[in-house]
Amino acid sequence: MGQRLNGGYMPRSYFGDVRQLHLFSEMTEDSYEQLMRGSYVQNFPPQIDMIHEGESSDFLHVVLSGAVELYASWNGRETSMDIVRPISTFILAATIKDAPYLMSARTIEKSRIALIPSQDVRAAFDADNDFARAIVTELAQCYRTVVKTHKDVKLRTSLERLANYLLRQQVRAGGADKFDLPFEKRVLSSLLGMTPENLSRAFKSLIPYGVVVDGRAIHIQSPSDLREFAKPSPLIDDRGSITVGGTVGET
Amino acid sequence: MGQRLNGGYMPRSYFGDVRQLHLFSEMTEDSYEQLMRGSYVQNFPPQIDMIHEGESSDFLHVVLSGAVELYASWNGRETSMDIVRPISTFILAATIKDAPYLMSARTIEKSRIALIPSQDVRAAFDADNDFARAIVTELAQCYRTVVKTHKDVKLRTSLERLANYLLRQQVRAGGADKFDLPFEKRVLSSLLGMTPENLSRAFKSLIPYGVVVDGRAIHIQSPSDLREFAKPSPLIDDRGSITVGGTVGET
DNA sequence: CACGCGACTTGATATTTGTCAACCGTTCGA
DNA sequence: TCGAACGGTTGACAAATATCAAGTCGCGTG
Repeated sequence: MGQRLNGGYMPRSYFGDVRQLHLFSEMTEDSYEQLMRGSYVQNFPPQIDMIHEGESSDFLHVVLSGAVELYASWNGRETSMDIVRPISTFILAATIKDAPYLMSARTIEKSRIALIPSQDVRAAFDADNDFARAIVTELAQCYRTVVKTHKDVKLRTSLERLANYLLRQQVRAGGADKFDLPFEKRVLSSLLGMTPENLSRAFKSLIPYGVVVDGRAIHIQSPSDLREFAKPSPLIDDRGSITVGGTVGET
Repeated sequence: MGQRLNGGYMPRSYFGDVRQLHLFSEMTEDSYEQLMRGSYVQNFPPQIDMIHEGESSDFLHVVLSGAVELYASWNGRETSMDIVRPISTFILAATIKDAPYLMSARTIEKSRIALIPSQDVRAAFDADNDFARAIVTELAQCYRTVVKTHKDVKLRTSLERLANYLLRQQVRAGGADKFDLPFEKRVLSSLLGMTPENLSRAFKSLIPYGVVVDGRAIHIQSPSDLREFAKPSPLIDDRGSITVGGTVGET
């Protein structure tokens, strides 16, 4: 699935957004300059494989626009691990540890990605104390998100995971009772750890709780009924919602 | 399950082992002294609840001896998330972020635990650059371990998880073809995301691959057969093996 | 416009996993 | 020493989930 793509160097001005990330905002101007010197921005069409698990981590990636699917494979099977949306980094841990990627990454939409050489990140980590501290915050955040995801999978049935996912999306949509799924249902099914067929049936099972689905359009007719069934917990479902400029909310 | 326990202050000399952890070995003598000033060591009998998910993180915990089970609950269900063995910290991410615990912790054996006030850890994090960097390494390690665990659950059946678990334990046992399970089977079943009944049957299903079980004693008669079935992958199964003094091996 | 492709759905069926109840064997304490 | 408690096992059954095959629908292209 997906193919590789080369080329696409962009002017330096495109890095503007990167500086707004908490990870980089605390850096000295010096080390930020140093870090961006070897970096570049690439535009990717949808469905392009950018990195593959097992490879060594040459670049820290920053999603500037679009969306990237992190996925993993084993023995001919494949599962979606996370969807990364702007503005966020991915594979930070592999970069810092200079260890192989544990996940593969592909675009699921047309995306603009900043690529920062891993060795430069590690150099900045050694040289800039504030940058090192920012990385701690970022990693702790990532760690807690994975733990929550893992709890989700181990403690809930697929139907419960879907119900809680919809409630989380509703929060993201500002509490509106109507919103669109942010990607294809087959991606969602893999993210939730189920088959597309199972997801399709799960949506039907949520009709009694006031969930109406039309294509990607979701209508939560009775949030209270859905919440009563889903029993969302802040210790599983409060995922850091991202706004430009940093992370918002407890995580 | 388990009860709370108070008291049990110990003399300072008991902290010796803590200094050997990579997390603390790089600290300045000053900040280490500062950090240990408010810390103490407690002895816990088995099956004692030490922390509960949702509580605020008052202490960073270090397992000096024994074993601690990290587990999570939701809606009346419970699952084992990880077993922490000496010498390792747990709930570092919650401590750093000053956020609620995502997991509960109980001893599964008689254990000696060092308790370091979270606010002191955060103060040391602010004051000591090398300590901040050590935390990065530790968190990146933890993050990658959870990702591997998550891949294990999403990509494998329970039988495959058991087979690979046994192979990992064999490595821990120095490659010996006979070793003991490090804890009760019901804990193992929860850790692997299955019921005790299912685990019992899974062991039987591995007989054709040369796995002989007698109580906690495991005999891998034909490692090659088991490996052929389990198909272990470094990107899932290479978990950092801990030795006194630091982490060993790629993770 | 018709065609084909891809995403999604639906039905039938199989596999995996969980639940419930009964039972075995060991341990530990009255 | 007896027996209750507990961990583990087993069997019968139920629920959750996956698989396979055949659709439907919408959309973009030749």
